[in-house]
Amino acid sequence: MKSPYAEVRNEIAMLLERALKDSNYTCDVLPTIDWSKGFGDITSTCALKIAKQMSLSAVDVANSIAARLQKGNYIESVTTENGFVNIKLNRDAVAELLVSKVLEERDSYVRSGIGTGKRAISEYISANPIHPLHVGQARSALLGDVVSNIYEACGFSVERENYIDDLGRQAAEVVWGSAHLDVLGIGPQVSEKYDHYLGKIYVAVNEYAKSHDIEGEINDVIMLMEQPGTYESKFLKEMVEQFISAEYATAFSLGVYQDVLVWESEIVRNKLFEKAMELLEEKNVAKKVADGKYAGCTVIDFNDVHDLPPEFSNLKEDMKVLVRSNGTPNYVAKDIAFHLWKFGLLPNTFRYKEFIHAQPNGKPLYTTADDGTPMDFGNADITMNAIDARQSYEQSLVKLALEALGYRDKAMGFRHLAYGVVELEGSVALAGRKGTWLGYTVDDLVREAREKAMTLIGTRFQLSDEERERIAKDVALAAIRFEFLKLSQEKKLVFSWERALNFEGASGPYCQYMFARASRILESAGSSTVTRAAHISLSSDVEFSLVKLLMQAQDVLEKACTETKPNILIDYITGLAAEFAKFYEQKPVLKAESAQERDSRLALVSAFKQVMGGMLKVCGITPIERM
RNA sequence: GCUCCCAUAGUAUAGCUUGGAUAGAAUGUGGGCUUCCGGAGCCUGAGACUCGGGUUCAAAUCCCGAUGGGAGCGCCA
Repeated sequence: MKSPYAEVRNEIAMLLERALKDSNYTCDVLPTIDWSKGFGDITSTCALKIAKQMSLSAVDVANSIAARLQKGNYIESVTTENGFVNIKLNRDAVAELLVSKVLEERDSYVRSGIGTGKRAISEYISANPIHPLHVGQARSALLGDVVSNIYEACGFSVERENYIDDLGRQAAEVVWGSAHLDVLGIGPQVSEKYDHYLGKIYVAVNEYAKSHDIEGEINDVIMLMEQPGTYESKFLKEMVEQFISAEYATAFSLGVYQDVLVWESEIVRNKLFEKAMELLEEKNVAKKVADGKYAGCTVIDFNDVHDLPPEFSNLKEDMKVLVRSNGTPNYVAKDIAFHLWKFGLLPNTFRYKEFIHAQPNGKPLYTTADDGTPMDFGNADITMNAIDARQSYEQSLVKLALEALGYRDKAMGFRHLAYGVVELEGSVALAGRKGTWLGYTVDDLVREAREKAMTLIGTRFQLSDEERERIAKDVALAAIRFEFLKLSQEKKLVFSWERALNFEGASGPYCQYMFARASRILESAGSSTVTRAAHISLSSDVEFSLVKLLMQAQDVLEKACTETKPNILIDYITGLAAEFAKFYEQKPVLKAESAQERDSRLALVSAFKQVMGGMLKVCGITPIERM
């Protein structure tokens, strides 16, 4: 399961260590080894480190090492330059190593075992059930989805969760609005999607509230919808269920699938919050305040927490309320309870049933439900929340609670995948209330992308309408996913139609295109896969550059996993596609001069197809044979 | 007031954790490639590390200090 690059690197490290030993030098060589930009293939800076440590001349040390370095399986020659030890690889040997590994491991080549035996829960989307998903929420959906894919490819067992906030004030506003459609001037739902219809109501209620005082009425609705058996609670449940169905139609169009919906109302029904508070008070993390500003509330007092992280020092308040003086928990309290459950620190008393029998990926989507049956969810080693960076404070409070309770490991496994806000051009925030999302929903985005893809496919091939549409769907999605994921997640994303619908240059369709080209070359060669290449012979730099990239697939995947950064994969497939483009432009495969060159190149094309296909799938992009 | 995030070609970005040689793609722009496995492509030119100190043989990267932009610090969710 070791990548070819790791194998070559380890061998070089071993040989270097042996050479150092002969000269009585010591140095941790592995970190000094890296690809070289222009001096040979691989370089080591160990001589520079040793020279510094022992106050010697780096040039002398490097020369001494180079002179003693044995060749092993993969080294062709060694030179030195200003204290750098530069190694030229034996290209044919390295290429053979790569090709044999890829062809042997096939689909498991783009995999890793670093997470084997560990359980991770990822939470993403978690949108209020009040308006359709917009391009800002798409960032959570795609980030969460791809990080989950990456974890899965690295051997973790991953549970994908969507938190349904059905008891919030926003939901109440829509419930109120639904009962006052005439006042708002809204007709019954006709042909539009249900989430869009609710969104219209939500915006109208907020507009109406500017000139009318409906505060009291909304509060009444909140109260009523939390009481079982009321009209409001029944209406709410039906409304949210319908909303979720509409929301998932959208999620599926983004290629996003999940495993379980956790309803806030079920968290309340299962008294998770009460159990969490018991635990917090028992361990003296939370306490009830008798007097002062927070009289009657249960709070976390930051003064009581040992090793308080800096973000909690010098706040305006030195306490954080968990339970209001009227006895009701706030958002943070519920989130702490939810995460204690995720980590298996509270009993899994939820019952579950199928919400969607089969998502497009073939798997069911479950939901918490009082009339369901117990199932094995939760109990994670790692939790990952793809949530907006603006919620960093609340997220760090959850982590703080875990730490204060003494669950150090769990606190370490708590990860907030904070992403920067998505804005519209002109610094316009995507505000649910104000309806700035109108025209910027995921449904709009997907529709536009598909139309553009359809136009581009045109009449290029003899395709049935059905095939054409399927390809347009896949290409459109590739463009969208690529553009949302290529930006480092902590940065603010300014949404632009031009960028979101980019099909050229560094783009999803570009990567798909290179995959398609490779497929056609193999197809023309008579078989779609090359099973074995006895001896690889490479004549050029472009070929070896491609080999070097292909060697690193697993290392790249692992890096993307440990850093939870999908843009690392996007960068990689972009470079890989470009390198492959150069390769096939410069080196004829089918019309290669010799049979051996032809076979070697075919093997390389096959390896590329395997790696690119695997990487695209992890990114949630469909590799397509022709486009 | 305090905390966090961001700053790299015209635009939009990768690299920063772990310092290393010529800062890498894209887009736009100048020039070129279409009898050749698919031009959603390829080749080629010009173009960037916010500023000031410091550490180092070596700084986009580490440290200190400015500056500019964003977010957060609620008995809201």
